[in-house]
Amino acid sequence: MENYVVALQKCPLFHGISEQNLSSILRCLGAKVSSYSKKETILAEGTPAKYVGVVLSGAVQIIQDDYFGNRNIVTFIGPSELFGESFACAGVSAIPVSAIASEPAETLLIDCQKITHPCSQGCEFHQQLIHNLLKVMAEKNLIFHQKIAITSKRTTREKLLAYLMLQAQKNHSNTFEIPYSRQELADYLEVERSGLSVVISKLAKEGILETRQKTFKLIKPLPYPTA
Amino acid sequence: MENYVVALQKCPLFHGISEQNLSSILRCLGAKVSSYSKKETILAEGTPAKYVGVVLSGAVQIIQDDYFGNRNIVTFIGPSELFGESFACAGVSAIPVSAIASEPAETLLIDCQKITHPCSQGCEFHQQLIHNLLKVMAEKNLIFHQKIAITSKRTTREKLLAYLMLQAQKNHSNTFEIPYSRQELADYLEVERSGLSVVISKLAKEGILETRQKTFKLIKPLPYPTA
DNA sequence: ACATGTATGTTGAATTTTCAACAGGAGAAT
DNA sequence: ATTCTCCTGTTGAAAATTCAACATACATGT
Repeated sequence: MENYVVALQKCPLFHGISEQNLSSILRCLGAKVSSYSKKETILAEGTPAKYVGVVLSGAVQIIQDDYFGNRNIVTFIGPSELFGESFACAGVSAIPVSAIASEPAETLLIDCQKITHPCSQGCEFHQQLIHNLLKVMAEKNLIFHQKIAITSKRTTREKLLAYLMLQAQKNHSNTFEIPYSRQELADYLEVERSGLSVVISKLAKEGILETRQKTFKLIKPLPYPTA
Repeated sequence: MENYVVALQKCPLFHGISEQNLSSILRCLGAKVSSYSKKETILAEGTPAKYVGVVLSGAVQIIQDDYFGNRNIVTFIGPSELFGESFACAGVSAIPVSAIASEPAETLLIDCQKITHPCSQGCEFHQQLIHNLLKVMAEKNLIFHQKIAITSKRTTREKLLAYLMLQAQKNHSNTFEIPYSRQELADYLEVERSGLSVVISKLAKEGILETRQKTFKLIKPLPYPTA
């Protein structure tokens, strides 16, 4: 178990819980450590959503087979990251995806009810766990919402500007760094990399922005003060 | 307060809580009923995210001003619906949006901490409230995730097929009804209505689907080349 | 039956995006 | 310095989308 402490402490579900309390909490939660070889199924499609999973080592893929039987990778989950929590908390009776080990992996599986229902001993950490779980889901929600707000714009230009304006607001500055390379930015905006490059060049020519690598500067053509 | 019972009972946050318990719970939560005239601000941008709101009557808009000062409507919130819960649960120090009454409205504002932290009297309903809150956010999460999975496809055809295949899976049938008109479907898929019509006609000609109004039937041909 | 309004399908032109291919630059390794 | 690789910008052609406008179908109410 000692090997997992590092991964668990980085896991947002256990944030604020000290190392010495960890093992008693895990016992209280009935958490199970399991090992999987590559391609092995961790949670199978069609089964009830019961478990919240934490990747301890290796990596997990969430996959979904479509109507014609084509297998699609929905997400990669790395060490310390959670999976399955939305299905478990929403209480879906049959999960529409499978979780498989994309490489040899170890996971912690926790019955979600054990988190959301306080234990008989009135364990004081449930409070913290519930708070953490709420926070994780709320943050994901905000991230998703933001992404949808941006990618629902119809043109590359609009998507890019919506994204950049948001970054400028967050940084309280018209000069800021983004965490993406061009290819990653294109992926995030759901457009073609080369098309994105064209648009960036065009905006630069129009004097609307300046950029070098991951640094962007928005030049305001409107008389509004910098936020 | 009696006037609000209907709206509150439809609110997912209070699901499973009987009418006779409602008022004591609201007292325990320190819930405040407020009335707003049209355009009045309910929650102001830049303020700490503290409150979960429930619309009792009227309607609320979530608006966000972009970098250039343009006001964008993010969402409409109708009676019995929640707002602000993601910001409150994520604990953001300054909300990036404002909530305003788009028409005369009444809302219930609850300090989110009061929900997530059990009251001193060990009120038995906190359990239920927390469960409900988790469920609301988890369901939103799944809805967002699904929408992103669909709209991240690059062509209208791929988006439409991704959406329809998912509906077929959900209904365990290749014939099913969708909840959207053509215009609404186009909005959901984030494409042009007329373009969507063209694609639907084309798919019908190719013998891949049949449709009449909101009823669709997927005919299983060779799997179409994906991505 | 008729008029009306709304929803949907169709069309063609303009715009935008994708796609493939290539060119230049920065950095790393040798 | 040289080579190599990765990243980014550019280009032109093909494909897809948007946009405006119109045609048709369907439902509703009179």
